[in-house]
Amino acid sequence: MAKTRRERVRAETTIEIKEVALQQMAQQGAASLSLRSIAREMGMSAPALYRYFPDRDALVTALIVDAYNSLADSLEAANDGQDVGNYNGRFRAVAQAYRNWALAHPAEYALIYGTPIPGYIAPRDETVMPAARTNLVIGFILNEAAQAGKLTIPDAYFHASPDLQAVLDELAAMIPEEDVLSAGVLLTIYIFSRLHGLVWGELDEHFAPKIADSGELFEIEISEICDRLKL
Amino acid sequence: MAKTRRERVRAETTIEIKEVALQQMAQQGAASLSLRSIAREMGMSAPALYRYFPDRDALVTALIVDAYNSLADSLEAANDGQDVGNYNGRFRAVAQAYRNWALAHPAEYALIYGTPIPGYIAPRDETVMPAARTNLVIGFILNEAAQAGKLTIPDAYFHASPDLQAVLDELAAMIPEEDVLSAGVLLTIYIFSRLHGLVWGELDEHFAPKIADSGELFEIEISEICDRLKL
DNA sequence: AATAAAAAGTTTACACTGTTAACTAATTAA
DNA sequence: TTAATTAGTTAACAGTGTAAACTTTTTATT
Repeated sequence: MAKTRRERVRAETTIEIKEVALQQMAQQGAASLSLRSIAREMGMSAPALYRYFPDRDALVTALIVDAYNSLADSLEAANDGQDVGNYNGRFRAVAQAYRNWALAHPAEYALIYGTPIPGYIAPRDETVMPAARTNLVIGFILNEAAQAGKLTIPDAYFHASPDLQAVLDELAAMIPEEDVLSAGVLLTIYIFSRLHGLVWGELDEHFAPKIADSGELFEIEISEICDRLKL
Repeated sequence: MAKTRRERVRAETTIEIKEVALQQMAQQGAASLSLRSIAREMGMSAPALYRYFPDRDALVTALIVDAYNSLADSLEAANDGQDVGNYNGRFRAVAQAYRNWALAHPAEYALIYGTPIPGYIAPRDETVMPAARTNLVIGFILNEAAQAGKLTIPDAYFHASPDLQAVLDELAAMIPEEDVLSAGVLLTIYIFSRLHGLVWGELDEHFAPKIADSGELFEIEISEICDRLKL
């Protein structure tokens, strides 16, 4: 049975709230998110928003989930645009897509990886799933390349203690799609953290001015990663 | 001539404001910084704080400058605790000190590298200097090791375009203490960004639960960095 | 020592925030 | 057509940063 008219209009309003929120965040920074301001722009009273989100944090969580999915979509699209066997191409494309998405959606990126909303703490059980999607894109590439002998995992990543090894194995076991090496899990964590450090530094302007503008800073490090992994 | 009584008490009050601010941030998160709350705890009215800081942002900037200096002090102390010629030991010690400081001062770390204060944007001219101190500690180690032939800069870092090369040379020229390789500047940026990505991921809990708790995750990546650099 | 000047601190007020309670208007279901 | 559900309203509370006007305390000068 089709959705009732009421359900439809409710879903539309929910989407509009999020759209206005994103738009305002894009204009005035992620921190400027304000229920009253959203309501004002939508021509309704602020408390009315509480029919759609129990409180501000719930709206933030919804925005974060959307952002994660949007990022994951971008990464997956970049991955799918390359030949499956071209691991180097897939990795480079996904890495670039990661940076591009962050530059195109700085407010959402800050929402995901920063802490721009005072007092907000992300409820892990809601955000883990969509967050994992992004990690998996890179994880699969690296793991598949490793399995195909087209990537060399650095020696240090095989020297985890039994304790850490157990945690890694547990994580690897959670992925049914492939046979995942626990050293590959470690590698994925490190690579992702590395990409994140670069992009965050660029967005938050840790680096000297102009140095990251061109994207060459990012590209060189990607090349170094590929060199190191013989990818 | 000695400072007048008034100047002394003023300096003390200024320090107390910052101390209370840090203490509250440590307890309730960096975002909870509130002038009124600080004033309340100090037993004075909120507008009185404006005699010491022109506005909230100025207080935040002062806290950031202090935090940068505190971090730099820790890194320098770690560096000085090692033999000058022991580049590997110096690098490892400084890297560990970096992580330790971040774990011991999470609110200040978030203040420096995150964006926890709504609407606040750091005035570069005030923060660049103390921020540079931290970068220089690692930069010197890497550069000295490279000059001594005890470190191999990855090939990719020598392939910057003329434009980027110019920016790097400019940066290198700003450091009169040593003969700085432009590829070394690049290396320093990358290494720092990498450390930051790791620590931020640990603090902000990007990784799976428990995975970073022991510090082994960090140590393994430090080892891999040393391996890669033949350090 | 008395007085003028400067600094520090106070209260009051404004505009903003998220959120709750009580109430009304609109839509859907019986 | 009536009853129930949902969506939206206004009013209010507690909190925020900050400006203006005023008072108290400390220092400097006559």
